[in-house]
Amino acid sequence: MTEEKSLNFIEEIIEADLKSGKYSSIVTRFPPEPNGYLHIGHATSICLNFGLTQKFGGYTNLRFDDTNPVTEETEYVESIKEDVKWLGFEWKNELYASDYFEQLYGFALKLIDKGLAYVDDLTSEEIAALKGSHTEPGKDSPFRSRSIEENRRLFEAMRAGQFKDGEKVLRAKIDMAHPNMLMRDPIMYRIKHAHHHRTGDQWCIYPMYDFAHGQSDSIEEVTHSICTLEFVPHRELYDWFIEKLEIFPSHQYEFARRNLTYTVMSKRKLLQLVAEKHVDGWDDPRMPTISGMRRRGYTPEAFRDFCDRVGIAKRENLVDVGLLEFCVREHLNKVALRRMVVFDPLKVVIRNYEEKLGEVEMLKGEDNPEDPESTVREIPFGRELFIERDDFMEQPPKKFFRLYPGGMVRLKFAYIIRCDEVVKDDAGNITELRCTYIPESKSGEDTSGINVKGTLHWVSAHNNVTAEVRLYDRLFKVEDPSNEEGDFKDYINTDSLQVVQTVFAEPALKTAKMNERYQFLRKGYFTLDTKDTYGRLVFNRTVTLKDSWSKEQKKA
RNA sequence: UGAGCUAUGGUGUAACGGUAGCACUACAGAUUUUGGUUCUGUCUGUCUAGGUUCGAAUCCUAGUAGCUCAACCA
Repeated sequence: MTEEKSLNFIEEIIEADLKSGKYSSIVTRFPPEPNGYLHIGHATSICLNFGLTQKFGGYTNLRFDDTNPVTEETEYVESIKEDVKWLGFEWKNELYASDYFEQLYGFALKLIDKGLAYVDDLTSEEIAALKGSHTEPGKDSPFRSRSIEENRRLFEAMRAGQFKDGEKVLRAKIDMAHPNMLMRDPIMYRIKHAHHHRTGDQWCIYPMYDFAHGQSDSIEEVTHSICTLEFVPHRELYDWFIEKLEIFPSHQYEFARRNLTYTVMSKRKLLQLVAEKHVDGWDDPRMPTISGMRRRGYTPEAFRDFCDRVGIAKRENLVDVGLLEFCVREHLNKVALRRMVVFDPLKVVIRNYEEKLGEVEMLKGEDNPEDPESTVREIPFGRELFIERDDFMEQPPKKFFRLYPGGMVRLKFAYIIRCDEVVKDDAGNITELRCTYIPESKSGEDTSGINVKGTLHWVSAHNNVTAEVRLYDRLFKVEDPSNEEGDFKDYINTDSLQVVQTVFAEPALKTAKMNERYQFLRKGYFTLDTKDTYGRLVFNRTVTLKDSWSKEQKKA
């Protein structure tokens, strides 16, 4: 028996529509405006729209809502396509609202002919003044009663470029006293003598969102048009245009956008972070953009799992970023290659270990203990090693499982060692540990009978490679920066990036690849940075490992 | 002080008039050559007040709280 997973409210609507025979299969679309980079909020929408047609049958289009030439660019189109593909989805058709400009123009003429649209000469300010308010009805424009013939002639003249920007607009003739402000004769077309990224200089009038989006859905015969909650009031207008135009009845459904703790999600705020150089660009690994998180090492599988677990609904929400981190750890744990890297080296000399001239003992370490068919790599051992400085304490607290004077630990994949002597410089800093190893304790063939509590990662002091490592923390110091007093930027975490210039890694990392994920043992998950790093090895930390020891310490 | 939307543990989401469940987090324990993983267990919830009903998270009424709406943006 398979467990029936309960459906979310949109899936329930679709299931009912399919069952009743309203539709035999469904069509959805992901409709970004190409004026910025996609972030994790968009990822939710992508997973939803594409996930729905995967689940119920049908297809999903990628449609760029490019009706405002002054903010939109081809560069964004490319990055959006890359991000959607990277998330693992395939669109049926790549479409543009600008493909429909001629049809949309025809729709406008149709409404004019029906006496449902008029050309208005008022300025932007005058229109706003006559619009009324939440508590007061609006007033009719003096141009509202122009004849159909005049409206037609004027609108054609608008298209022909006979007017300057802002001189005239086309408005729907609905009701200036409507309780829904969007129904108070909304603007359908405005004049913009601007170059469009696809249609060039072909047009100087451009449709507004409300006169483009629903109609585009309808042209594509989108059955379920899914958007976020702030568009709820637009639905009434969406339906009005479709009804008056007598075109395919697409339906709009709204869900609550996703918010994440310790970050911001609005395009405006993200743009500010980039423009004011609080981060290094849209793809800075601290950004909640898909490109940023990709660079940080997040995987498409983790994103999709996250969207699945969060689900969708209509109430306000603030999802704990810890859930995202859980998802990426869960995936990375299964696929990441284990490697040993020492960040802050402390030298260990094994006094009873004899090195033979020209010979290095190679130890075997499995690449991934989660994989029963794990491959194995070789790790050079030696008389002189590095361990992590904080894996040693002269005066260990209770429950400290690591190395201390007289104590024993296992070196992962290698031998058990005992610390005999601590060497210090004149200033009292520890410079070296002198140890002995237990030859019979070799990993995999241990006959020593000794049990130790701690296992440390290490690298050979002579056979290693160096690398740079970038450690990221949350971008903001508070859970919901947008909801705090004052400017959200006051809450930026200035310690969100820590660069460790030189770390010591086992030689296997010399051939690290872009598409591979690594777990640096006891340190976290890392991936190679995708930027040109001039021949250096630079790793980004995707996420730390869960750390119950530091938690234990905080309690003490 | 108009209209619309929403209200279930710390977080997110189920329960479709009939035992408030799942996941994350937190906590406790077991296993462990990663203080990771895995496994087991525990804590915490129906916004308020009325009503309908044998029975209400669910239906009704009235409150309360939060969000959205007056761009020639999308």
